[in-house]
Parts: sequence; structure tokens; C-alpha cells
Amino acid sequence: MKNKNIDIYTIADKAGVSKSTVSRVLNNKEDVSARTRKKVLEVINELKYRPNSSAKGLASQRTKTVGLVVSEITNPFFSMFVKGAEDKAMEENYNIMLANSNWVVEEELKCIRMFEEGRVDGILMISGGGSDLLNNYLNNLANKDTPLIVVDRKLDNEEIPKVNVNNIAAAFKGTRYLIELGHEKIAFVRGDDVAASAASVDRVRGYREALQKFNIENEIIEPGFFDREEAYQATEKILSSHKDITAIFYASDMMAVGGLKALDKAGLKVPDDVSVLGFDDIELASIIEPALSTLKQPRYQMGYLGMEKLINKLEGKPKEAYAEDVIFELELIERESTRAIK
Amino acid sequence: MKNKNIDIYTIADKAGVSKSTVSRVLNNKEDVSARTRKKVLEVINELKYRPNSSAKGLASQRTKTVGLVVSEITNPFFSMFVKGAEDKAMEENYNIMLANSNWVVEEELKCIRMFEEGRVDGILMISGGGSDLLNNYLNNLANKDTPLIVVDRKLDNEEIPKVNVNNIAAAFKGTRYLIELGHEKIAFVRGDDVAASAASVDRVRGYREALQKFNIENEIIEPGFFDREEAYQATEKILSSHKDITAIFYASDMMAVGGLKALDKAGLKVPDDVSVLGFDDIELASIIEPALSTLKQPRYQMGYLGMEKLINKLEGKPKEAYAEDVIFELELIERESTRAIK
DNA sequence: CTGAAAGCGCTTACAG
DNA sequence: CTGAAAGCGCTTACAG
Repeated sequence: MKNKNIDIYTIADKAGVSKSTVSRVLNNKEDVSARTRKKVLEVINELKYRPNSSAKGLASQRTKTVGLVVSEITNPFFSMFVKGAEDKAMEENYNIMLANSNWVVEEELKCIRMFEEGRVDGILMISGGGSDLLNNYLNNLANKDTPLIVVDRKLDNEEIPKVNVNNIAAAFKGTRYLIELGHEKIAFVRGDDVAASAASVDRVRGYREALQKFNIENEIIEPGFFDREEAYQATEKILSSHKDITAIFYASDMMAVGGLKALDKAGLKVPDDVSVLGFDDIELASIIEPALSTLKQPRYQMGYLGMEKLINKLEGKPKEAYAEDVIFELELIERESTRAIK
Repeated sequence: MKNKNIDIYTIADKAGVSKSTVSRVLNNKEDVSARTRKKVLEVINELKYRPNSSAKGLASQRTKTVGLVVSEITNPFFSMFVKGAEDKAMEENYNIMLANSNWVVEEELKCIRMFEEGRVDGILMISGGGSDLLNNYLNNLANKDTPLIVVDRKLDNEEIPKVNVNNIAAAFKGTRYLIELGHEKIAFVRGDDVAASAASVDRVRGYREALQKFNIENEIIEPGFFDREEAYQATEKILSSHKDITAIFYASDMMAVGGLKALDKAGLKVPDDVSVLGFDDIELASIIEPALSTLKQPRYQMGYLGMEKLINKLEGKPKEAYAEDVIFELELIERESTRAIK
């Protein structure tokens, strides 16, 4: 029943060396003569030997895999982060353990368990529910010196490196853009205004600050909860109470899509009658008709960078290689849904 | 330096039993007195002990994790399979190792390596490049009795359980639907016509069979390669050579979206001037204007079922619980892009 | 119902 | 440059 698997011992035997030596060539250590190395490599290839990862993990206390927690993998907005993270992991020969949290805190905690069980060397958390409970856990982990990097989520913990986006500046930029286009009646459809969702709060703030800066009084804010249907209704509300609206800024592209539908139903043309600005630049933004002007979040890069930091930490690189937060500024993408008036 | 981690030994000590016994309660074995079990459990909770997965994996030769290979995780079409698979894995307390292949065979092979290294107990492959090289590898794996389930991919190997879709019948159904609506000039925009992409070939076949069955002579097939842009051009071609076309059937929703754009540009209204039928029912289908009539692929269910079969196999369930292929029939979803004529 | 012992397949100082 | 030995933290028959 045993001896079935070829192990490091088999290789050592065949190559006429000790398993210590085999282990050395396996791990690319110095201090092996070229001849020995060659010989061992030959045997390995010949027998198609693959080191057992559990044994390796147990002996070395490292698994070369990282846990990836995502809020919602079917959401194109998030999947792009995953792809960036995955590409980097591949490059560095790290494996990825996936944990799709579906915004449920308990699911997110499962990934922490993966860490505690030694299944993963570190954790990359992309967004997440934003609950206080989770925040507490994350803080706890950080204190235990867990290699943890958080992407696209605001967190008041200096121990945890973050990769984020400047939501205030981006919303400011978007609003200013509309103002410079000549718009003065600009509505803003916001996301979830819960404290944990800093992204939403910050975007509202950027909108407000721009209005103030340019002395525009009409602040029109309607909640859309980052949801297409809700945004549809929010748009109807705006249209009924502000007939003279000329631009609507949505805090996400998905909401803008809902808005477009409402606008269409109301017989309004975009951008002829109303300019529409989105946020995120998901793929859909350039697919729909009219193509959406929006603020582009560098999601792929953020995922990639987050993974890079995590691996740097795992590989024992100096602190500068991972500890500092990175905040991206967003680029404004002009497409067909906005236009200058007057 | 050592003794830092609490291990099974620590628990045994504190609970006044042997580690064998601790292992037993950990694994929920019978043959432990209620009192002992309770005691051990208490200590475990108190010390927040988590068994080390590498040690467990090494000793038991099982990791309780499965490898999930996906062609392209950012593609909403595929991510839904992943979600189904993930949900089932969660239910059964299995972990998922993610391998996003990006259609590159070498990346897909990486997952096979994960298996050979004992990182995963089995593999669930969702779609995939369809290359002969990969097919060979899969066949090889099957011979080695690897627990492998393949979803959304045709494969001539009876050893490998498959979860699939009846593409011929679905395309037939879609075409018949258009014919029954009164259409006689029906173009078909197909995907990649390579041998490996059985889905595309089968859909063309279903279209053809329906035309024949209803004695319609005008077979109009244009390649769209499952790509939006290509489908846009294919549509332009169709419009220029067949002015009297009244319906276009696209082998994927994404292609239909490209077609919609071309139709719009040509000044044609959907469905007033031309009926458009898609395939897949991705989320986008119900979002765009007009909402797309389409054939719905039960992707979530397919992923879920694939994972279920895989786990059944891993858990040693009887063959009926995993060995048989499952072929889903597709449902026709009627929305706004098709209408009866005459 | 419980314990002692062997073993899973590697890595890692320690000698030489 | 190489080998012998101990150890990583569990599971699993085997006894009793």
C-alpha cells in the first residue's frame, strides 16, 4: 500500500545522494555541485517527481498560498481586482485560496480561519462588508502580525497596509468637470450612506466640496445604494422635483445605467437633454448606449499592487516594500454621455 | 523558538488525555465518551486551537481543497459558474484553489500540477481552452483516476464526468422560435468554428436543423467568434448582403450586444425592423435596451452540480453520485428584442 | 473507550 | 559540497 508514491527518498536513492541534497536542489540552494545538481534533476524529470506540498508546508511552515477574500466575485467590478491579484500571484508562483464572502461577515471570517489553520501564508482582502465586527477581527489580526493587505476599503488601522482610491478628489473632479461644461443644476446619486462604506460618504463629500468651491447652491442628493433599480427610482424622483436638471452624477456606473433607463423612459435624451456621469468604469460603461463618461478606478492595478505588497511582506522584503498605503487618483474618461451646454 | 504554537499535544496535556483522543474528537469520531469529548472541546475553545492543515494533509493524504480552473474569471459568463461551485464547496466545507487560465493551456496545466503536489484532492474544470494538448492531459489524468469533473466543455472521454448543455437542441429551439414568430430570413452569427469549440459547432448545427425541418432555404451564417466587435462587423456584412433580413440569432449575448449597435447605426429598430435573439442570458441581457430575448444557460446550477459531483467522488460516495454526465436543456427567455411579424 | 507508536514527506541546522 | 538526525503536527491501525 505504501511506497506507491515516489518521494524525495526515491529520488535520493536513484541519484545516489542523500535526501538532504535532493531537497537542496529542489529549493535551488547554493552549495550543490553542478554535477550533483544535474544528476538529481535528471532523476526528478525522469520520474516526474513532484514534491508534496503538505509535507513541505509542515516542514517549512510556509504554504506559498495566499487567501483572497472578495465581496462578490460575480460582480464585474470586483472580478477585475481578482484578476490583477491573480496575475501577480502567478508571476511569483503563489497559489490562491479563494473566499467569496458575499458580503457576509461570517464568510469573511472563514478566510481568517484558513490563516489560523496554516492553509495560507497571508491574506489579501478586497473590499468587504465593512462591518464593525469584521473591522475588529482585522484589527486583531494585524496585532497578531498577520500578513494582511486590504484593498478598496477604508480602515482605521495603521498596522494594515491599504491600497485605495481617493474618492473625495475623484468626486470633486467629476463634479468640477460637469461645472466646467456649463452645468449648474447637478444632481448626485449616492451609494450606501453607512459609516462603514467610506467610499460613498467620501464621494458625497467631493461633490459637495466642488459645488461650494464654484459657488453653486443647488445641492441635490438622492440615495441609490449602489443598486441599479434604486438608482432608477432616485432618478425619477430627481426628475420630478427638479425639472430643470441638466446633469446627474452617479456614484457608480451600475447606478448610471439604471439612471439612463429612467431618463429614457422620461423621454429625455442623453447627453442632449441631460448629461450623465458615472463612477468606476466597469466594462459595461463603454458598452452601453450612449457610452458612459466616468471616473476610472484602476481595479486591475489595485489588485495587482495589493498582491505585490502581500508577497513582499511574505518574502521578508524591507518594510518600504509593503507597509505604506497607496492611494490612487482617478482618471476622468470622457465618452458620449456628457456634453457642454450653453 | 518552538512551543510557540499550540498544537494537538498542548490540548492533550491540558485536557489530561492522549493526542489520539484529541484527534478523535477533532474528527468527530465515534468511540469517545461524552465526558472526555466535552472536556477536550472545552480546552480547544479556551485555547482557540486550530489544527494545522499541512500536518493534517500530510498524515491523512487529503487536503479538503479542490482546484477550480476557469477560463476567464472576469468574464461574467464564467464567474457565475464559479459562484455555483463555490457555494457548494462552502456548504461541504471544502476550500477552493483558484486557477484562472486565461485560455492559456499552460496555465491550465498549472492546476494539474497543484494536484500532483497534493495541494488539492480533485479538480473542477470549467470550460477551458479546448486545445488538443489539454485534452490529452485531461485524458491522462482520468486514466490515473484523478478526481476530475469537467463543466461546459465537450470531451470524448467516458471516464471523465461532465456537466454540459444541449447546444444543438437550444439553437434548434431558438431558431424554431423565430420561425414560429413568422421569420423566414434568419441569419445566424456563430462563435469560433474550431473543432475544439464544440459549443459553437453544435449551435450552428441546431440552427441548420431547424431551417431544414421547416423547409427554409436561406441559410445565412456569419462568424462572430464570440466577440462583440466581430459580431458588430458580421452584422454589417449581413445587412449589406441581405437587405430583407428580419431576424438575427447570435450564438452569445455579447455578440448580440455588438449586433444591436450595428443595427442601431444602420438605422434599424429592434424589434420593429429586426428581431434579435441571444444565447447565454448573462446579466447584461436584461440590462441593455432593448432587453434581449435569449436562451438561458443555467450556469450557477452547472457550477454547483459540478462541484457536488466532485465532492461526492472525493467523499467516496457510490458511482451513481458522480459518474454520470448531466446535460441541461436551455430555457428560452422572451424579452423585448424579438417580435412576431406578419 | 483510550493510549503508545509508527508514519506521512519534507526542511533545517549541525557536523564534517 | 554533502549526509545523518531531529522535527514539523497531525492520523491511523494496533493493543488493550
